[in-house]
Amino acid sequence: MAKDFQTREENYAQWYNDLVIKADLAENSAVRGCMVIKPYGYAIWEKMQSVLDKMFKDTGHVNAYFPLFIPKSFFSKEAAHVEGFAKECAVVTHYRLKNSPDGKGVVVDEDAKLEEELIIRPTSETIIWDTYKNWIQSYRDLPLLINQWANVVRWEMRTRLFLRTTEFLWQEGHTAHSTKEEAIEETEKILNIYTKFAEEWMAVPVLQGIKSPNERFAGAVETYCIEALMQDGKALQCGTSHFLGQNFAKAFDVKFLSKENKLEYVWATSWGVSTRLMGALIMAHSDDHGLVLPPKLAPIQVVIIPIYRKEEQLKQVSEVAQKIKKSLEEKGISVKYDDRDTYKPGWKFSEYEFKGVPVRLAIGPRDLENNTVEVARRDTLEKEILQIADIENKIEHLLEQIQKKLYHRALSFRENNTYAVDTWDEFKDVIENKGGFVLAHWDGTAETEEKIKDETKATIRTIPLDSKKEEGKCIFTGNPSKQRVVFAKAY
RNA sequence: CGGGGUGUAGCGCAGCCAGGUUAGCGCGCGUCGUUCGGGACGACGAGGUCGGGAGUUCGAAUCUCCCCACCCCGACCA
Repeated sequence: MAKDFQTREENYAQWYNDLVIKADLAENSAVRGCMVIKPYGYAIWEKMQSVLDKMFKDTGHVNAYFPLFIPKSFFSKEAAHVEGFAKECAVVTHYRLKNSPDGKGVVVDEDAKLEEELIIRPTSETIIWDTYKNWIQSYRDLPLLINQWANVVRWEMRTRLFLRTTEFLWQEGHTAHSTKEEAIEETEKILNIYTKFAEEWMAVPVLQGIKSPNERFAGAVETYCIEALMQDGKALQCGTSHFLGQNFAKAFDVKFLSKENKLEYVWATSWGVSTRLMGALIMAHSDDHGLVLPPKLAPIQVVIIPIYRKEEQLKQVSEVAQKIKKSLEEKGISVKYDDRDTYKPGWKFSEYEFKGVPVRLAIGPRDLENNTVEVARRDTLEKEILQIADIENKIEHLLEQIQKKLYHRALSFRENNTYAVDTWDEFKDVIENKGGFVLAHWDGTAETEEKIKDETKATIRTIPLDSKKEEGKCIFTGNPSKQRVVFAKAY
């Protein structure tokens, strides 16, 4: 194996790219920075979507859809927001093409210039708050709990499949509340949903915390985040939930009459996770043999491969395989029976291995004689022969085990790669030579964070919510600090 | 936008410096046969505006000039 894979050790970045391509998740498109998400990759995203969508709906949110285009003037209404996004906006300036005068193709028709340019949304706060203005008059209209599934465009200079693409898919929630407390509660509620999803479905342990001012969302009062550690020791931001205060309400003049008959600005939140989660999923669990998927998000949880020589044998094997498939499906397990005769068993073993299918069953003539089946699990690459009787319960249990195993493996990796350091030399050494999360004291100033970044490339990934208060001295300036924050190099 | 590099079959590459018949190799693809419990093997076969344009030359993938595209490194970022 691994004959056409770079290993993680050899070249982590290359390993990741090879994996995405070889596992048939996505590929680069003809458009620079934009990817084609292939059916197998999209199936994983669809699973993520359906789980998250249910979680949002269970907590009272509803879906809606807002336009792809945003008038340029909307953008300039919230100062910090424009500032943050201006440098990466795609702009529509014309609405028509015409035949080129030289007869070669088409050119932009200069006569079809838009009065006001349209921005392709990098995020939808502005168009949404401009709309909410008309929807909200009274405290009776609140809270407004809306989510949208959409594509957005951010003109990044360097892109990587799933981790950073010019266009990406995501969900963005935008809520409006009558009190500050309720909005903060919403922000935290969503953070907990994201955490639960990451840990219980993706099997990726995450740190919950808030962002330093430098890393805060443009236009937010506070940005909460979940942060995961990848196998190369770099951090990946997996989701953000923003408390927007009254910034957008003021910018778009969204007021409501309270019970006390007073006119007040609305309190807001916004929150999102994107196809970047695919990157986290891939990098958290996969190995040098290919993708490893947690059963709860695997499009195919169990694959059955027949071993046979003659047609007659295939017929007998198929009968047993179909029976097993059916009994597994009755348990809600997704099963693929791959009886294509255009590929050999060995080839199929490899294919499903690098596609990360959690469990593989092989059934051949020997099994027919003994009423057995060969069971191979992807996470540990272990194989065993099991009796067919009661196979559906055994497999169901095995899938649960794999899900847990992946989470705990990722968790212990994170624990083994988290370091508390108290001196600047130690800090530089760990960041440079080991990677991982580094817990260190920081004096709380943006200047210090900036200087640390310039010298080491490490940034504050998060200020953990659950960390103990602890007096200490900033590793860089020696100024007093009240708690440790999490530093790392990040994606 | 700076610095480096690459464009030759679906993919990965050789050929270019020292110009010369029908432009090669590996993988993949097609047909047939033998195979089938960890990426099978053999035989035959299909597949090319050599990134584009102009020039030098009897002759250009190869030399010259211009253009284009893409990749890597840096500044920006979910």
